[in-house]
Amino acid sequence: MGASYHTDTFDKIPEEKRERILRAAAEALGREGISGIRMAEIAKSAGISHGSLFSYFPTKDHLVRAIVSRGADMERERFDVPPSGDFKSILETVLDSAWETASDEEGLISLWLSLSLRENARFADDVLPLERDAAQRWSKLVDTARDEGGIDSRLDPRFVAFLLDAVAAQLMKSRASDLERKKFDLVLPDIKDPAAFIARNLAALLRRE
Amino acid sequence: MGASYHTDTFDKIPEEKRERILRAAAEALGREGISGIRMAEIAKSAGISHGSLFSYFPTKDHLVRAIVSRGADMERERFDVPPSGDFKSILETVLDSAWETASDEEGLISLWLSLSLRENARFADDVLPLERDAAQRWSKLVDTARDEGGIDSRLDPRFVAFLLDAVAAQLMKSRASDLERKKFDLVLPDIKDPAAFIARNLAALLRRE
Amino acid sequence: MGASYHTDTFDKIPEEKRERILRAAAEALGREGISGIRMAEIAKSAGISHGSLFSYFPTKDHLVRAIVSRGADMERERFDVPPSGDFKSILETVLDSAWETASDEEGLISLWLSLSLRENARFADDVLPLERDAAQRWSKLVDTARDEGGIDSRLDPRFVAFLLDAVAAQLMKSRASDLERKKFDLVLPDIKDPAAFIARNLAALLRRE
Amino acid sequence: MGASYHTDTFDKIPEEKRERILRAAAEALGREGISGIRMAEIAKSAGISHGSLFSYFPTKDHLVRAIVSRGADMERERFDVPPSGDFKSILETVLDSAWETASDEEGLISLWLSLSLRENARFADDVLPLERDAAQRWSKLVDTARDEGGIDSRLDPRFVAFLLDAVAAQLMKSRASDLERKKFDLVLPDIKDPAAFIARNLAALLRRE
DNA sequence: TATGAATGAGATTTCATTCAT
DNA sequence: AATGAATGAAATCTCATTCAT
Repeated sequence: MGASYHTDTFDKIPEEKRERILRAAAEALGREGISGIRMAEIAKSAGISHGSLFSYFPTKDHLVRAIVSRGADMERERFDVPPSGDFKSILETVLDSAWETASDEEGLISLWLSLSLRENARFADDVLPLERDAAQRWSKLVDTARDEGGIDSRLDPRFVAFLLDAVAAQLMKSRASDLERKKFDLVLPDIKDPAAFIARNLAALLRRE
Repeated sequence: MGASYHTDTFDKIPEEKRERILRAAAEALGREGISGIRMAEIAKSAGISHGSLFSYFPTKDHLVRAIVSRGADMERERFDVPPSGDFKSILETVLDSAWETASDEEGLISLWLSLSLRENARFADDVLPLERDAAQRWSKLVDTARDEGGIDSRLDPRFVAFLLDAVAAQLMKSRASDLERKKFDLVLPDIKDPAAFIARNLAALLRRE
Repeated sequence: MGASYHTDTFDKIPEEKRERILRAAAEALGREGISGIRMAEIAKSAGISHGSLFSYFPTKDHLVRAIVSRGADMERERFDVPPSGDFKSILETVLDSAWETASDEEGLISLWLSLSLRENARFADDVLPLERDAAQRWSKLVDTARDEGGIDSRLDPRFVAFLLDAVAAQLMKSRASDLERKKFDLVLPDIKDPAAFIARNLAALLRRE
Repeated sequence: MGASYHTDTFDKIPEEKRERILRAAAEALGREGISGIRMAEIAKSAGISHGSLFSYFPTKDHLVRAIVSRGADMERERFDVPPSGDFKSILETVLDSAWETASDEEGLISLWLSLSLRENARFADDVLPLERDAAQRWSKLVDTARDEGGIDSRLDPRFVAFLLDAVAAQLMKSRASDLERKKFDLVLPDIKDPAAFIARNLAALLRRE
């Protein structure tokens, strides 16, 4: 689904090599930023020649779109299996997963955050569908939890969805860079398992008394 | 307080011109990003020669730091007067102010967001003090509200501070770019005054029953 | 031996091209001086794009050092074979060789002279070893000639070495520029073979009676 | 005598200020070189404004010529009084004076050396008359000394003049930069008074037996 | 006349993209 | 298909010279 940003040549090389290139490119993009990274550096860290990279992706913009789309696809897969259980445990699972992913792939988070900048507006189309899915997921989660009593039914479901989204975003953002990690520690110092801490408190807050 | 990133020459030119340059630079930085912006473009949009721009700021890095520091100073001023009233009205004031500022200055928000990226780690020192202030402000607000009954005293104050910070960040972020505006509309469609809506619901949620 | 001032890429291009570039750079440096030469001009006279020149030498400073070092290496080779014969013929050979080299490569002489200027102190390390060798060569030559009767043994050998060095330097310098050529003609007008003339007179002067 | 390279304005300012500017300019030129020095830096070290410097000298080239001409004039004055006495003491006086001058004004020496470079050929006209005088002085000195027995009459006077010039040049050059000082110490280590040492040995060498 | 801010041509350097091998 | 050297447009930065005050 979605446009293809690579050449036929890229389709013909071994799966393993393809993966390696995409992974290296994503890491490099996360580390140096979209306009900060140089094609030569991506090629080098992927272990291929400068020329080959251009034979796989016609321009730098194509490569960026390919990485962004792939990130979106991976994210989509991650949420393919809807979580089950009561609201509190679902929240724990979701926030923990977000926290773990962000911790493992700070580069990807940094890249994903950079898509919200005005300067990168031209890549927005490649993530908007994903955001639509995410919004629907929050919405569905809230509806279900309201039915099952995990969320006080007097609360506006749109507000709750916004809250959950904001919390998840803040949690992930706090793994993106040194600055964000320091900021996080200013607000929540000495918390061993932040995702669980937030999930627990949030579930308690939202449950009707 | 804080290092100065401009030359003596810059101090000597008319206040009006100085403002114009800083404003143009901030706008351009917000629009094109730290590594995407070109000095020539800033000079042009400020109506000066690019030779002059370099006579004010020794390097592009100096200019970026000057803008970032200035943004931090402006932010600090904005919060210099502590809000008064009950928790709900304070929250309304704070979120509304955040919303208005972000709407007026989406470029600054975009720039401020970009400081959280790994690639811009070297500018972190210029905003960390500001973040420290912000964390303290949230903390103080929560403490006061707990004392006065605006916040249920059984809630962990660190969690509440985190929640307020996340909500404010999300609200501001939603003004930074087209993408974020669209995302926001997916979660909170047809809300006329989002800041007030969030403030109202949040205050109700956090108040003891 | 000595640091390398060029990139790997430069090692990989054809020998012939490498030589052409170094020669063009040396010629241009000699002609326009270290701070007067422009990289674009060197590239042009070497018949390459100036992008390529920077892919061979990271900065202008690197290129200058490469040329200076190379000049030193060439000089070292030139004196690798110790001259033989009696003092007078050795002196004739040495001064003639100096004269010929200087006449062929006035640019190199001009460059070499410029290394003695205060402004170019930072390149001194690249030629000092060569000067050390030269001093030792004079010293050895004097010692041998004293033993063999070519130099009056009552003369202070350090003084003789200084004299030989001064004469050789003056001879070479007189080929560096129009000014020096004119100065030389003022002192030694109508001498057909200056190197031989100086060598002959100097040998006669230094020989014991 | 010689063209004037400054404006009328420069003639009207106080003698003391004029001197200060010329001195500072000479020092700066010697330190950083003709194409390396910046007009702004000269103005600053002379304690005048950037604009004033240009109101005194129409272009940088004019300023350089003014300094070079002035250096030549000063040199001419220095030799206005012909030295008297026997050859050995004259030689001592001359070389000692050269050594002292060079030690006091290494900047001037460096500047004077730089005029021998091809890149500075356009300034040659301003020093050639001086060189002519110098050549004549050596010539006259040799003639007199031959008559009075200070120099062996069998020696070619042109060769002797060349020798004296080379020795004086080498002596002065050895004060121009760190590199030259190091080179000098390699050839003549541990000599307390080099000028006297050279003069004494040279006089002995040239005197008839 | 003195000042120093302003200018812009020109220098160094970077890097996406091309292309010969 | 793969390589990496070559290219040149464009960016950062410098500085002699001008000119308004």
